[in-house]
Amino acid sequence: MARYLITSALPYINGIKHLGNLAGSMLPADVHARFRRMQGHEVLFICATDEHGTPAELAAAEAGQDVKTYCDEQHLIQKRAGEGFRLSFDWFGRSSNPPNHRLTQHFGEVLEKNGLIEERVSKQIYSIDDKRFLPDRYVEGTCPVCAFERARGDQCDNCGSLLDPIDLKNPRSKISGSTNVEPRDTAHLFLLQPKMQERVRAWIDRATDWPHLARSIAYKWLDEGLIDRSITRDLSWGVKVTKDGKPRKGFENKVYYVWFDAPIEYIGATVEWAEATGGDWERWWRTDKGAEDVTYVEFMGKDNVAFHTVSFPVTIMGSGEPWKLVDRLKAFNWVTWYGGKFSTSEKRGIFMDQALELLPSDLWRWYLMANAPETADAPFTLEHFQQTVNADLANVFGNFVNRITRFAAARFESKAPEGGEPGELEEKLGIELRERIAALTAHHEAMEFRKAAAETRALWAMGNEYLQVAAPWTAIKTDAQAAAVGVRTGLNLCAAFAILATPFIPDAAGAVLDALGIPKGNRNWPKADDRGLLDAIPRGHAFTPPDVLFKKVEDEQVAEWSVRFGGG
RNA sequence: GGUCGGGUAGCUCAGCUGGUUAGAGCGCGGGAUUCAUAACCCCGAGGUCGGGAGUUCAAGUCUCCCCCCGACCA
Repeated sequence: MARYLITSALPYINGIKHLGNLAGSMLPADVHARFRRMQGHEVLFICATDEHGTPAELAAAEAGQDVKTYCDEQHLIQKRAGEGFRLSFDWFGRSSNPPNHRLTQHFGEVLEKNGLIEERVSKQIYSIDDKRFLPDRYVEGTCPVCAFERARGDQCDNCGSLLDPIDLKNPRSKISGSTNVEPRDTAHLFLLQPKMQERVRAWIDRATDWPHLARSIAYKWLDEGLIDRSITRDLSWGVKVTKDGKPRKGFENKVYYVWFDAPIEYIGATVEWAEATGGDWERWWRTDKGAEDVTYVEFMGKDNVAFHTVSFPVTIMGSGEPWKLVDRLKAFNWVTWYGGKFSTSEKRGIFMDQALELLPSDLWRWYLMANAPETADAPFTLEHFQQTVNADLANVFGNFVNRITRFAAARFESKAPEGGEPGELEEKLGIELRERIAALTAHHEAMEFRKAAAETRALWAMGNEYLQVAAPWTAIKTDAQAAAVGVRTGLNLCAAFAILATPFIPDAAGAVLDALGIPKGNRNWPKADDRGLLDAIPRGHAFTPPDVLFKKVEDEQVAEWSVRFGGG
């Protein structure tokens, strides 16, 4: 028994996420959380919506809503989509909720006390008509280098020069188009990251079991040298900046930068969980209060690695307080849509809510994990999806369950047969089963999702091979005892397969186990050396053959979706 | 431009510290079977392991150069 704190990168609030976002953090985190729970470990699985920042404000404006209402609505939409995909969060919080505000303000203040924060004044473009300072990307103007007329505040798309918005000629607001803008002084808090550089490096030196991708990205940043980073913005939607618990002078119209408060919401969401359930959040996050034996596992896309390996640790370590730091980190590449980008505006790709309208979540879960973008970007195509789920789920697993339960129902009165003793064939099967469970368990523990899925599939194929040789439908004509052994073994395989597949396809696995009448308490992850797996169901135990588990995805559906979602 | 990761059968990918005839799934061809969702099972075809040079008794596996792809950073 161990304790696992598992977090998934926080999905941003501006609209429902696509399948690629799902595959890169929330889904693998769920698979791992389910696996660890089934092993009997204590798991706390946390996620939340990341709600602050300019994109949220702009998306709200576009939707004609105030930002609070917009976020309320979008949070619910994302929460429901997560439920639809059976993401088993212990808590799905909101970075806009009070606990995150309190914690973010706490970190801001304690970092300043530790000499890691400095207030500086700089010039920034203020839009008089928009009544706000403009973030770099929302200023447009003429490039001082090449005279390109539509250069962005941070970079010129024409000549590639890196720019400061102040230097643009004829600056204008990208929000309203207004040219009624001017440079104004504004104060911001800067996090003095270089002061933490060596401590962070030493910590990463010790993180030898992180994947290469994560460590190399972290070292890249450290090698280039950390810079002082502004952690406040001139916005109204976000965490207010405080000093000694009161609004900080001169910062009344500013908030913490979204990237500063977002990771803190991992802790904030745990506090939300504790407040809602009576749980003890410090036991998971404070090493002085019980968290020293917690293994903290983070899941994220590769774009998030630097923030999780460097920026957030600077915040945590800089506080000088005994907070839990990440122990294991799993980073993913992207799922692409036919090799290109998913795009809302161009209607390319399938988004979470749409996917659930089309097919049961298990099909998406299976495909996305069996083809997880672990070593490189992985293309999603409807054709490959169809092929994979039809072959793996319908033909190999679904058909296995169907053929053995139907036969047992017809010839053995829907009961696990009595009589007969296992022979050499069952002995061999048992050995292979235990070997494969050991391999599957190791893959799950290593968070190697493609390999875990491949091994799961190999187990199912093994079941079909067994039935082919045992052939109870032939044996029953001459040797009722032998047929009984074959059927009984087949039914036990069904149960074992369903249990082992639960992290990937919880609904279908649950349906099989329910149909077989396997008690909830007997659905734990098996030990690889368990010799009782092939005879676990009590003889004479009655069951109901389940309905066909997976309907096949038809060519016509693929054709239709291809048009609708921009495939091919 | 820099860094990292890739380039292995038609497709998607495994191949740890170099060592017998390079693997899996899908797809394809053939066979067998009928318990089952025309599913399952068996057999087979198919690869000069991006290109070139080098190290070695031996390289997909190490070194160097080059060419593509992707990501991140600039």
